[in-house]
Amino acid sequence: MLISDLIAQYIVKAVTEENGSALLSRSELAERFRCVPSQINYVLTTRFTPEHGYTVESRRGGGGYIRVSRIRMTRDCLIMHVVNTIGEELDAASATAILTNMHQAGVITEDEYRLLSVVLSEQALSAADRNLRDVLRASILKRCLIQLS
Amino acid sequence: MLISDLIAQYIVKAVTEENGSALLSRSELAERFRCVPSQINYVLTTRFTPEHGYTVESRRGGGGYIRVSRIRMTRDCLIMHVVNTIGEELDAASATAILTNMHQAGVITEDEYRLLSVVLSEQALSAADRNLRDVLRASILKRCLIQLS
DNA sequence: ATGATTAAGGTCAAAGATGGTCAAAGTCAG
DNA sequence: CTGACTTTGACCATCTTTGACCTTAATCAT
Repeated sequence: MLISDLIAQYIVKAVTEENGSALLSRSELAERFRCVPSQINYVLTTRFTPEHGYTVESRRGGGGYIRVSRIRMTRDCLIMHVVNTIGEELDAASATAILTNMHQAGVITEDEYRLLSVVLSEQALSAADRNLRDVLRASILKRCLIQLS
Repeated sequence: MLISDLIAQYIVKAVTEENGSALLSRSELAERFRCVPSQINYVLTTRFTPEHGYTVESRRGGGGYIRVSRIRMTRDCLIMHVVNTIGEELDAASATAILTNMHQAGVITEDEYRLLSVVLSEQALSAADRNLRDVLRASILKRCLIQLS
């Protein structure tokens, strides 16, 4: 298990236990996991993005803090939010994050999740060039989501 | 026995023992079989495709891994998966692999298997140019599968 | 008040750890 | 011999970990 995953796991647990929003200290986390403080930033920027369903706020200086919150919205609101978030291009990793998040939020069913995962996979779109794939992914997913809402 | 076959055999065994999904390390496999790492990729791309009934996910970087999973789905889901996997062209070997897999999975009957094998064979399509044959094979099989589901 | 000090958190690039790609060379059946 | 499949290796891409250096906020001494 990677240290980043352990840290992420800890944060998820904290957010869950704190009812959707945890107040954390970067230096304390770093000490607890015996890593450099910047690793906490790494974990936050790679695993707690809006695409993953989280927001992060922080303040520096004395009494500084990091607050990680889970985004929660109604189905249609989340769908439209996601649609608006998707730009003209969407890479495979982002698509996976979005689908996972929507599935966990109960916005799409298991079947919809699996089917869309396939449709948006690199393999399914491999007939197109890399750049075109991202464009296709964006338009396909947007259309599907609008259809769903 | 080819090295690639030994590796494939090892992976199949691992997937089976791990209940349908094995977590592997490319470098470790390469070391175990005393081959270059890229040979592992060769084995995966030639013997663990969706057509063969497997999916492969991987991640690079520290803590990277390769996960090989056997696809197990309901009839319709498997059919749609196959349909989505088929591109604009489909060569005879792939078609055979698909048909064999679907037959073994009980998705198509013995009769359907035999009939489709004939229809999609090089011979049956020999009236068309080589390239066109692959395109035909893809469109024919896709339409048949959609019909079936 | 205000400048210095202290206490957070942020950025970024380098180093490390894996896996991926592609084309050349080798092998083997027909 | 030829075409298809296999084996290799050089070079590439991506993810993680670490550390030097930067920014911001609160507090303290004068």
